[in-house]
Amino acid sequence: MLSKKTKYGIKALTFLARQENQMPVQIAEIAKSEHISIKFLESILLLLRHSGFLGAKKGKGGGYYLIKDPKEINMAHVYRILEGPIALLPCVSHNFYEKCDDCVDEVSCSVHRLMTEVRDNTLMILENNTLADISF
Amino acid sequence: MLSKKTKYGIKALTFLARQENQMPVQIAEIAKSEHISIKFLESILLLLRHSGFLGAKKGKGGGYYLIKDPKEINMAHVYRILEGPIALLPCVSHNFYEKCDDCVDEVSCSVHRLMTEVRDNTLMILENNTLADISF
DNA sequence: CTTTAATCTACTAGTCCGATAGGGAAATAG
DNA sequence: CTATTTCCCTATCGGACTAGTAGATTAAAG
Repeated sequence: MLSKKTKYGIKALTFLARQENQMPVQIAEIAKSEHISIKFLESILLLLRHSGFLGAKKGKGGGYYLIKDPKEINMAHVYRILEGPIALLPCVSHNFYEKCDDCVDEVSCSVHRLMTEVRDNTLMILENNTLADISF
Repeated sequence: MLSKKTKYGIKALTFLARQENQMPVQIAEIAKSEHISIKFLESILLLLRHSGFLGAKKGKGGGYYLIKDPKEINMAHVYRILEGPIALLPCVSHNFYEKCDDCVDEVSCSVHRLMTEVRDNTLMILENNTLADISF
């Protein structure tokens, strides 16, 4: 299951992608429009800024804005930042790999093989969708 | 991420599917072979029995055994019993549907659309794989 | 009637999620 | 220079869930 952090993060990104001009948007405006707790959203936007998706401007007229072109942001990247591994098992993950305690041999593990198939498909979908694709 | 419950449950099912005869297998034997805590596995097998996948026999020579033909058990069904919803969001789930608090309109929700695509693909994979398919 | 093995209930330590609180720092307006 | 605005950052918290443990009970076999 997707955490609310991820869900809210993606919604905020699409909200910013739909802005017609590149003017900064305040946290409060996004929060109100998307029905998200301001403080919670704040921490999410901060993370997205630290990850290089967003820029921020302080003071009056300040707020957050997209740094990159929505067409250049693929959702697999966003997903990994917000949610973590795309794979359903650590032993299947590329970016967050961890060996199973209970598995002697991954190749012969039935769960591993099945979850690899799921992962490959999910990854393909997320990589083939950019922020621009899902925003409109 | 898949819970250990689901992972262990699937491993136990494949272990039983690989048995040559239909003799009951003790919890301890499965636990040892798959490196799972006996007591934890116990609760999982009980759930699988209550869900109609397994039968159990008490006393000497007792244990768990598959009730249905592994070819008749599709992994989507198993997944839903052990893990719950296949969808990554409640608002995308067929069997565990819940409305989002923050979403006014699901059709226009970008996250909803993306996660529906992921769900459809994952579901297809799980439904097309039977226990027999993944056991050998 | 003793042994074996599943059944069932209850409990617990630890972790994570979603959210909140509150002061600090920087930018801007006047 | 001062006040206001807005982001920045840390700390905290209740509740839910996960993984696992303990122990007493019930059923079957020999």
